[in-house]
Amino acid sequence: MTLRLYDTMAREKRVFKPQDPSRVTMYVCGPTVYNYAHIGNARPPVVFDVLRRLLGHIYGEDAVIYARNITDVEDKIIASSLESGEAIADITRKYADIYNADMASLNVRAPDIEPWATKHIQGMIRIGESLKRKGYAYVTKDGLYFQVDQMDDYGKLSGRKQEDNEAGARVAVDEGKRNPSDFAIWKFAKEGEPEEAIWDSPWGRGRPGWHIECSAMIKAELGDTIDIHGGGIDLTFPHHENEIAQSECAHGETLANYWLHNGFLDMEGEKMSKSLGNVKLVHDLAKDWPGEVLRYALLSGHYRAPLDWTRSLLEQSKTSLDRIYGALRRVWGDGNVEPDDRHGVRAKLMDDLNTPLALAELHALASEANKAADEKNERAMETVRNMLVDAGSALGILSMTPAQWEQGGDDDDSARIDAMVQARVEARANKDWAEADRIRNELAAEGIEIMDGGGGSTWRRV
RNA sequence: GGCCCUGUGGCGGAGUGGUGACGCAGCGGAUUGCAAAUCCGUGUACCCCGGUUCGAGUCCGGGCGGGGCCUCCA
Repeated sequence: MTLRLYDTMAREKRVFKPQDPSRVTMYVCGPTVYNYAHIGNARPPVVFDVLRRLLGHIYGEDAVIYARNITDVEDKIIASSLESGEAIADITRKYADIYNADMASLNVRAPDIEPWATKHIQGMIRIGESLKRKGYAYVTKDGLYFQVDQMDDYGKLSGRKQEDNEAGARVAVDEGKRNPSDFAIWKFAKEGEPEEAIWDSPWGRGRPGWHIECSAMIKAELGDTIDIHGGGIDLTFPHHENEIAQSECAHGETLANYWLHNGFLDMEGEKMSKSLGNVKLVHDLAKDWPGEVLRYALLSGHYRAPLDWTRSLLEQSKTSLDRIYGALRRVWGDGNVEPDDRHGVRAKLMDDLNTPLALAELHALASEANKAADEKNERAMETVRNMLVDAGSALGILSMTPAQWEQGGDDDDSARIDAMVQARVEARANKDWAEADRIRNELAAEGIEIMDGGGGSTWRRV
């Protein structure tokens, strides 16, 4: 079974071959930490978390090194600090913590390495010096710039030629640049900017440009050439194009062998934007929906396709998970799970992370589980339970026990409900249907659904 | 203006050229004290027009519709 990934550079699916199977490297562009993450921001971490899990399964957990950075120096962070008076380090620490907590609520495992941009300033300066020495960079009154026409294959990732960019694009206002497409490697500090965001460099005091941080962190943490580089589709140009330009011109090596990009989220059919007021924060969504519902919704479409984020999508995702957890409950037994990978979920993921097909496989397992339970086939129940849990872990769902999923919440309240359900079981045994129905109705009124089965009754919050 | 992606049943969403996944919703049946849950069954879906082919949702061309990027937005 081979892993195939769609490579943006090649514009086709390619069989994945790491440079070194004992050290598989992946880098994904992480957040700029100055506010809460919205659900669109969560798509890359979730998608690449699935890939990280898959790579770990194929090559061994310890053989994969996944880095996701924190951008903690940037214009908007500086603006936020100047406005609130809060120290930059405090702002970035706070929002990085919130980001990681939000991602954890979506069952996103922490990356193996989380480099912070400001810890890599010297590495950025070294790349800048190298580029300047080799004639790829020049100094203006505003900073150090990369000269794109010095690089023969600039634009190879996004497939755009320089002429194309200039045709109808907004014109860059910086007259100091030799070409409008030239971009900043280092920006000189301006009057009034906080000392916290200023470093010395051979060219003058200032701070790094956006693209250089990833070049430096990849070099320092993972090496000259990494296996996989990922991020949102919007980063293809200019961000990743410029990373390639800097890294490859400075080091003379290919930056990444596979480029993966996820598609955007729409909100109820519209573009998500502040002006439309339809930005949904993970932090807020998590108050109304279990994290696994949000994750299921994100994985319900293929990662490269646009995904329309709607209320209906969330409701359907919730119902689907209810069905799967319900099946898991019926085969749960004593809950001693021995992960069993004899299922089809990973095979579907091997084809460019086809999560919709993988979820279809999961539903097939749920059907098997229900059938095994109907037939009271103990061996089949045990096997399918082990497969369900393993399949879920491949996708980062089914991380709870069925009881936690269906009855999670206030323990005292659960005890009260258990008692009522037990009372109803006794009423039914006495054929006191009026009392049995009364209890069921009372529980239904507070959102508790009772499920009667051969072996007794159970309940869940709906 | 340039580059790129996309258009499948009521909804979401797969699909290697050959009797159209899967889930949600609906309908029928089984089961149930009645329900729920579950199981079984069930759907005149592939934007339009040409072309290639024995055969196209699947390839090619042209339309129409939607979306993204074109300097710091996942």
